[in-house]
Amino acid sequence: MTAADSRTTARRLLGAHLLGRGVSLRITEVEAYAGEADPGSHAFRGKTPRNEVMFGPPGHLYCYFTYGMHTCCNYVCSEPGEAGAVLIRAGEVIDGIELARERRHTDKDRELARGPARLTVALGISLSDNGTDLHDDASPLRLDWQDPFPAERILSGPRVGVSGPGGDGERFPWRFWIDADPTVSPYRPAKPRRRRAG
DNA sequence: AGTAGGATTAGCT
DNA sequence: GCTAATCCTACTC
Repeated sequence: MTAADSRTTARRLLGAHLLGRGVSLRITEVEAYAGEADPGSHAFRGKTPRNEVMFGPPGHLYCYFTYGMHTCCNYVCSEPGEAGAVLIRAGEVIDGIELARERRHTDKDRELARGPARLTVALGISLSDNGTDLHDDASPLRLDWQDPFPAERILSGPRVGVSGPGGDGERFPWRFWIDADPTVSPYRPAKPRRRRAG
């Protein structure tokens, strides 16, 4: 697949299969992030060591660490230098469900990959997978495109957990999910935390 | 060198 | 509904 606008790619990723280390899932929820023009994007303030992969070639995995304990992953989809990416937020496990249960320490199958950090745990993805080429047969993680989802089965809305102007659902309704799919994560607006008293 | 805050989750009320 | 957990990243001197 060639590079495309991150919103186009986000819609196209719904229903695609992500294969990783004995577990396969069908993507049900994503969020588009543009480059330096998008205040919600990690690339908004330009290239840094963390977001370097976003500026590279499409089809690679951008992994980042957040909240002191979680890893999330993106599909890079822009031409080199543009830094477009799609956050993979949720999926339905379709193969290797026993292994996914072990990794997630739960038998609630709907929750195995319901949320971006849960999804990376289910697939065995960690920060060291940053930069992986998802279209190289030799990679431990791969993306298999499926037929595009019909537009009427795709819903959109504000991005989850994005604070500041980038979280404005009027300007950036760039979260996309499959209508009525039980593995789509619940919406939660960004809420700034108070600093611990000390 | 210090510090504020985060593309979240699990657990409790 | 609310909040602690926990450390990396980037911003500000």
